[in-house]
Amino acid sequence: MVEQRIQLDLVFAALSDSTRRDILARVAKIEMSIGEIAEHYKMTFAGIAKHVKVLERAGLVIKKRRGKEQVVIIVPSSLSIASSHIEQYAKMWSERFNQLETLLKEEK
Amino acid sequence: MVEQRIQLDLVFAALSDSTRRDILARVAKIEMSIGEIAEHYKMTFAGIAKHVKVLERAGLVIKKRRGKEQVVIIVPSSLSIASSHIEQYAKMWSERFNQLETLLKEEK
DNA sequence: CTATCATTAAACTATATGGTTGAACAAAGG
DNA sequence: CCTTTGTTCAACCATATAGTTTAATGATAG
Repeated sequence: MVEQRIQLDLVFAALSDSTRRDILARVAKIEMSIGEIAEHYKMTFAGIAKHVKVLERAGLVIKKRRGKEQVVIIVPSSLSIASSHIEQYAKMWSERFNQLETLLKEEK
Repeated sequence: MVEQRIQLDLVFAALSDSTRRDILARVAKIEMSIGEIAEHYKMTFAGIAKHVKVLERAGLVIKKRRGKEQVVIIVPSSLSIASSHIEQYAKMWSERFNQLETLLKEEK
């Protein structure tokens, strides 16, 4: 329970950086080694490796050794937790939506 | 375009703290003043006010003055941006899902 | 075994964040 | 106007983060 809240912290924090979201989008399409990922950015290899580590700690990707390379692979489950969490807000706010509209009109 | 990416950074960063997610869940149900919100936490009033400001900067809530209180109200649109963004990953990974399953089995 | 390629780890700097306290500002009520 | 209540702002501290460079480890090819 508490663990899952921490996990969610890590997932959202990982997604809060556009470089990491970009990396995630890449490996969602094609699995890539860290070196291959790094080629697409101005940042140093070590910098990219750190970003990948953040994604890994959040459980968004895993690494699998293939020869001497380390291949980065996306993990669906953790992202779906984040997604469903956001949907919970969606439910709650939809109940309040009309109320909100009125208030925003008042503003003008 | 670039602005939206920055906005998304702010939205995910705002959601990466469990206190802020908790506040968001509260105001999604019932609009509350900052003081009312603060009553539910051990943190100081100013601490909560800062968290609310983070949510506000991300566009997740707005404040509306009601008498001498400042009422915090959730804003649907920004959250839906985040949600749809996550769904984009969902689409991409679903294409790769079978491929992934195989790899995870190999692991064992 | 050695040389090489891919990755990880460590040490460091700069900046951002979460939290505090205390002072200043704003609106309402006497 | 003065006081009270609710909020904001500024200064400060501790810790976390993003990035760098350099050294160390792992795996493969010869």
